[in-house]
Amino acid sequence: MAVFKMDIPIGGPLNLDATLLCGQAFRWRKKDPEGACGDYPSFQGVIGDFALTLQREEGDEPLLSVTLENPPPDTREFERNVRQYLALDDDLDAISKELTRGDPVMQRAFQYGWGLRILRQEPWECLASYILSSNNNIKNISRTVRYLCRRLGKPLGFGEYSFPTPDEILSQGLKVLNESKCGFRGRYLLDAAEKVAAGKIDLEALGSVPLDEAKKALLSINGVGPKICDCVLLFAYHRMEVFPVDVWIKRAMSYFYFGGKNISFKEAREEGQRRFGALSGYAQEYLYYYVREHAIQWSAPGSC
DNA sequence: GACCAGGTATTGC
DNA sequence: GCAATACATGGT
Repeated sequence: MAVFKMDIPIGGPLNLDATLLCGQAFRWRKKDPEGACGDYPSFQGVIGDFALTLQREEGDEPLLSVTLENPPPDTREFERNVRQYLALDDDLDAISKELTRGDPVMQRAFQYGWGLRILRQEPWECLASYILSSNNNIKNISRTVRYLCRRLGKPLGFGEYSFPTPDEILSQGLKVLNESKCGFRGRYLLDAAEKVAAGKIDLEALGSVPLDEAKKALLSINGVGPKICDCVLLFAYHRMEVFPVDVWIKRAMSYFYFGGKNISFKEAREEGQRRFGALSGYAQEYLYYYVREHAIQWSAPGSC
């Protein structure tokens, strides 16, 4: 099959594996099994209205090789969108320097996950996906998201489908949601779709309002609490000052920064924001990636 | 069969 | 405020 291919200069560290599969987004898949021809692995997913594959390119200059089924109408704009989605404008060297200063835990986390970037995901998809994440696991979340896209979205090529809009979800009500096996979260997703479709929440506007106001709007959705709220603010709106705390981050904060003392979610969040300030988001995600990929004896207090 | 998974709503103090 | 509990579903 003929595909359209283009290269995008990266101009900084980029770890596609960590970035796309660390659990901040739920629709990326590694296409080739490891080690095929010694190439970098390629990842298939969706950015905006385009299904595409991403792959690091061998060579002197760091390049990202992108393929689509058809050329985009505006190549320049498409490239801009990809760079924006992958947050290639984030200065990881500066961020790392700031966060690792005098912090051996961050030093290890950044060494391990180096090149991980926090994406700028489409807000509705991010909100809906994280509503599905509560008391769930990444595999289940991904399966439900894939089902909903296939069932309600529009085909985008490469066998991928657009994420269903609030209206597309409302058109089928709870029926399809139940068939998606999302369990009790179906009615939460419905509430979110209703509020967005009715204009009670303007997801577009949340990108440029004060943080408190954005939080208030997101928290008004049934099924959205402090953790999901922070995840959406971080993974869709790139609000770096938030520090989403899930069970893993709570364990990690307790273990690394409280000598193993049992702490609350609130304490973990406050300590994270106190330590990491305006870069809390990156600290959180590198910490998450690090502890998820390491078998740590949580019961015994320790360093790293 | 109990327990867990990128939590939240509800209830009772 | 904070602790306890139910919640659908799939996997160990």
